[in-house]
Amino acid sequence: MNYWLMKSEPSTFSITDLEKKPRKTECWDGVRNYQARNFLCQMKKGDRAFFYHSSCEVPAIVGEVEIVKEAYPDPSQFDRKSKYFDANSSEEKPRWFMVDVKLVEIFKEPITLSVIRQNPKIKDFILTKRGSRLSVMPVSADNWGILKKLQ
DNA sequence: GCCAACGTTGGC
DNA sequence: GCCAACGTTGGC
Repeated sequence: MNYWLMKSEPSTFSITDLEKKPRKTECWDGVRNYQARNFLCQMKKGDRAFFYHSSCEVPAIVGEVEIVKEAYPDPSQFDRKSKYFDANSSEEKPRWFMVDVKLVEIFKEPITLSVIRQNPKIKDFILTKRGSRLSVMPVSADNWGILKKLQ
């Protein structure tokens, strides 16, 4: 099993929004960065991911989700009215993909970015790399275990 | 709201 | 293929 971290702005889509969805499941659309897309496409059913709230008062890992459907074309890229529309993509050769995620749990205590930064055991974490803005990233099994214990 | 850092675009 | 200009991300 592989581990991941996925960022979302809570004002756009928060973990409580996910909790309110039928079967607590929703598609993770809108990824428009090639590196993040490549990670999305590597995800396997059953993989776990941290749900991270970005661009908010307290940036933090707020819970855990499970990948329940592997990468398939993100329909918003074909929708002229969507802000995620991409004129350079086509149904024959889609450029952007998404997965479905299901809520596993909302953490009682979010793991804040500042706590993550201060933990010397966390090594080689893309999230805390200077200047990193990736919205989908892998998490090593070591880092996953350390972070889970902080929750 | 500011701004550093990054990714993308497009002229040459 | 280089690189300046621009747009976006995201912490603070």
